[in-house]
Amino acid sequence: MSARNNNFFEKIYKVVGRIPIGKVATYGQIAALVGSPRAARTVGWALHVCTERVPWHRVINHEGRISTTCLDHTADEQAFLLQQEGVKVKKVNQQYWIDLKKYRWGGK
DNA sequence: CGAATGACCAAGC
DNA sequence: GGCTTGGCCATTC
Repeated sequence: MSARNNNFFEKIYKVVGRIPIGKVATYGQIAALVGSPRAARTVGWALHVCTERVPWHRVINHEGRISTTCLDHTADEQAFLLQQEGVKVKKVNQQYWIDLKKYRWGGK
């Protein structure tokens, strides 16, 4: 639990929380916003601890694909949540894809 | 403290 | 144009 109290994770959660509804962001983007553009993996780790108060479902990889390995949530759930927010998610080959060109968060 | 791990990314083949 | 390799950063053992 010590990890979640660190400033890094807090910043990550803060940035993730700033993602507007109907938009998505990539891990690398979040990493850049917290000050470490190469720490995308760390961002993934931060979200892996699965905090309920963070809209982790708006964060996807740079391909626009859902790679969620959350313990209590599945990609199905994430896709459903995104579609509820107006993000179109298309399922291909049992994988969920999002149009980054349309829904990628500008970071503002 | 050194080595391994991970919801990643970019470059190379 | 899809698969493989390496690098990056922070956490964990």
